[in-house]
Amino acid sequence: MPKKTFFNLPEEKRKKIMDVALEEFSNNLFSKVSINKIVEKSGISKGSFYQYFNNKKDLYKYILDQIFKLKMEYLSNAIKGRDTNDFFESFEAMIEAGFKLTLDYPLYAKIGQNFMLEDEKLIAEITGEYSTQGDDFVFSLLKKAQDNGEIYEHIDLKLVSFLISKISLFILDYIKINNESMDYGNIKNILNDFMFIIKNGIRRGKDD
Amino acid sequence: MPKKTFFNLPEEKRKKIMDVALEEFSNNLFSKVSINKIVEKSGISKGSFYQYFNNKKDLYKYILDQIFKLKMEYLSNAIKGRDTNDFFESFEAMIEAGFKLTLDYPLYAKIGQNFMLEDEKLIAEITGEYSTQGDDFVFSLLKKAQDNGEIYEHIDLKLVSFLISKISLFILDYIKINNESMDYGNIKNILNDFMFIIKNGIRRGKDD
Amino acid sequence: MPKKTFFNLPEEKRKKIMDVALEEFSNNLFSKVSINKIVEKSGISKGSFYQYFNNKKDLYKYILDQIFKLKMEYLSNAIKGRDTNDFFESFEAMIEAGFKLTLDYPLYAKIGQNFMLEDEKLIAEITGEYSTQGDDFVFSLLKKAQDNGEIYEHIDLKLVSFLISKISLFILDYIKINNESMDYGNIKNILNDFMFIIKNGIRRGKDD
Amino acid sequence: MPKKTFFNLPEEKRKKIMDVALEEFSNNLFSKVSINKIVEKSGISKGSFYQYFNNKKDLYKYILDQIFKLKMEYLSNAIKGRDTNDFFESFEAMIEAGFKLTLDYPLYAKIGQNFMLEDEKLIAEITGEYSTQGDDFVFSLLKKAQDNGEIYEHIDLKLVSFLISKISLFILDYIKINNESMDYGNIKNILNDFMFIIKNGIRRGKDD
DNA sequence: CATGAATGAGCTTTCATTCAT
DNA sequence: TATGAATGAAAGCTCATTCAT
Repeated sequence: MPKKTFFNLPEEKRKKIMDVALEEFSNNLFSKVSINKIVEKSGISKGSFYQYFNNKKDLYKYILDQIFKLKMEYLSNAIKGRDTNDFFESFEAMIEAGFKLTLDYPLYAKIGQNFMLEDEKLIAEITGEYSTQGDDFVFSLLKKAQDNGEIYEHIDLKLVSFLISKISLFILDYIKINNESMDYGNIKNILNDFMFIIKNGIRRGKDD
Repeated sequence: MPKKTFFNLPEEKRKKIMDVALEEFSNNLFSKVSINKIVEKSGISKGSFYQYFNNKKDLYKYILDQIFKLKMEYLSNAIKGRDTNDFFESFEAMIEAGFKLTLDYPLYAKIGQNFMLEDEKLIAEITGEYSTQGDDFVFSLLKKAQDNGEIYEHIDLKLVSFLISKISLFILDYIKINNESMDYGNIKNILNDFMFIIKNGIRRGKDD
Repeated sequence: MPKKTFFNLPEEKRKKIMDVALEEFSNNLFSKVSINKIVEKSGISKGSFYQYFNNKKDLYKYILDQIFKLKMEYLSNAIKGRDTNDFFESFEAMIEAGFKLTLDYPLYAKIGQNFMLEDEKLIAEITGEYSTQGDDFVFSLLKKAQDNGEIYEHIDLKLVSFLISKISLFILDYIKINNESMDYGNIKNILNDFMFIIKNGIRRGKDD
Repeated sequence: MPKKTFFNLPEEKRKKIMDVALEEFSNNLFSKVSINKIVEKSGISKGSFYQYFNNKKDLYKYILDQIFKLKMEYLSNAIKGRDTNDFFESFEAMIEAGFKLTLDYPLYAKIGQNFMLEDEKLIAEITGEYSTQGDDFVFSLLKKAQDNGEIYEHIDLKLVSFLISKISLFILDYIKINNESMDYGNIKNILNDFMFIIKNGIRRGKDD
């Protein structure tokens, strides 16, 4: 976490630093992000940087933390006040919330993606500090649906849970590979197609 | 390609160098692979390295080339003598072949994965030297199946094709996240589950 | 151009670095000048050097720029307040000014000479950044004199212009080869002899 | 000098090596000539090179020696059977001989030019091994002419001697700078213009 | 709290030369 | 005589981090 000097900074200066940092971390993997560039672009001195943050990793963790928190906020808003009787419905709401985050804060999404490409060691070190409560939640919803007979019994829910948790990344990847646009309508379409396959793939028909 | 001096080397020495290089390239992205470390670990002098290879990229390309050739070999063995009437069946055979390669040469798989995370420029430069016939092939098989009425008409085949092309990565990711074992049986099971969902998800039933 | 960190340095340190650099560049062609040696001799760290200059060429260009500016200063002082009616007279003044520079800053002269021996590419790159008004000026003066009938009509002014432009180098070379002294008086003598030959060689007598 | 192994080589192989070496030394200053390239281009092994020559300098000196000997041959042919009564006439013959050498062996000329651009130390070391009899010869001819009253008494003959000795280089430089052609006719013209200036410049008229 | 000069280990690459075979 | 693998010092350059002010 940043030192307290960082939080004592005037809002504007803090924002400037974070904006630059976000840009750098969204364009480069951790090892390629240059502190030199960050201090230069944000107009602070090298010394100052190290008075705000312990080191590069400190800054990185702080950014990821911010992203994580914002994501939780979006997700909880999406679920709030919604009955979870239909799993897929509420799940789509979550995915949509995720994409809303992506569209609202594109750099966050990029950084999140990049994070998955880091050194395993680095990933392990950082993820170790977060619980994966999100996945558990999805899994429990699926379990309930399976118990109700809505999902084939032989389906491995861990796998579905995994697929679903990766869905945002898949879609982003898909869009990139096919050079499609990132607008909300298109994403919604792809998401629908995606969910159809999964739903149809795991849903137990009336006569099975 | 390496210089001929490299191929003149005694098998053992050549193997030592390649083993070390494979290890380094499986643990680091290109820019982080250190020639210094490679020469140190393999007990050759820095000068020698540059008598064997033109530069770091030369070594990298050589490794990727080896991997590519071996993969082609595995794939062609998998398809050989099999009729492609059932798309999913022959596709599963290909995926299995890929995993056999992964199990036989785990470092190769890792390096192949890492390759996808490199700088776009580097990827473009290197992939430019290979054709990408693979993806088109999968798509054409799916198209035929859809024309035959085996797949829902509204299904976006590009999406299915994308999912399938990523399946190996998905499975590896899944195994890693859940700390499961990499043995052949387990992979086969996950693959089966995966394919069931996709098949079932896109397959048009008799009564639709 | 050097970075601003360089100009923030205490005068003494900056001078030390420049002195060492001048020595190195006066003793070696660009490709043979060693940054290692420069940092070692001037007692700074390698890292520091690259905080002052972008790279070796940056330092080189800076030095040449200093030389160029000083030369312009000397030349403009020589011409200032002089009527240019007699070409040779004002020309000699310029040459003398050049030699004054050489005597005042011998290393500069050496570096200037060395510059002409660099890779054509390097020369082109660097000279591209300066205008070459000097040569044209000499030629136009000669042309005027020829039109006035002071110079044989058949004399190739390009050749004379060339000879004159090289005169400083010739004299330096001559002094070196004959192990003569570089003092002002001697140079003046050689220059006079030189100019006599050229003047007499191209000058049209009253009766021609 | 090369080792005797070099002279034991079959003519053809020796020629191949020398041809390659001449090409390299005509295109690069000494420090930039690469033994690696020479052995590669001439198809011999590195070890062999060092069985023929002691080191790079050994080869360089040998080449310069060859050039020097050939030049002497051309010059003595030019002077042979010519009465030296008119200094300028015989001198022009020598210059022409020099250019004949240049046209017959362009690489030799290039290497000779490059030699003048080397490190002073290197030049000193190598020239130290040759006498400069050529210059003395020119000087003595001039002296005789001056004693006969054909040349102004106050003219510094050392300077004229110097100018004349540099004349080939001047002309080559002039041709290069003005992008003129290297054919014999053009060279002759420039040489004539040059000599006119010098002759006219130093020659004592009847009425002086 | 701010500064920015200083650091030095690290990087990839080149090269003339040696030496065992 | 011929070979070519081995060498290692040296090159230019980058970078996160420290520390005195």
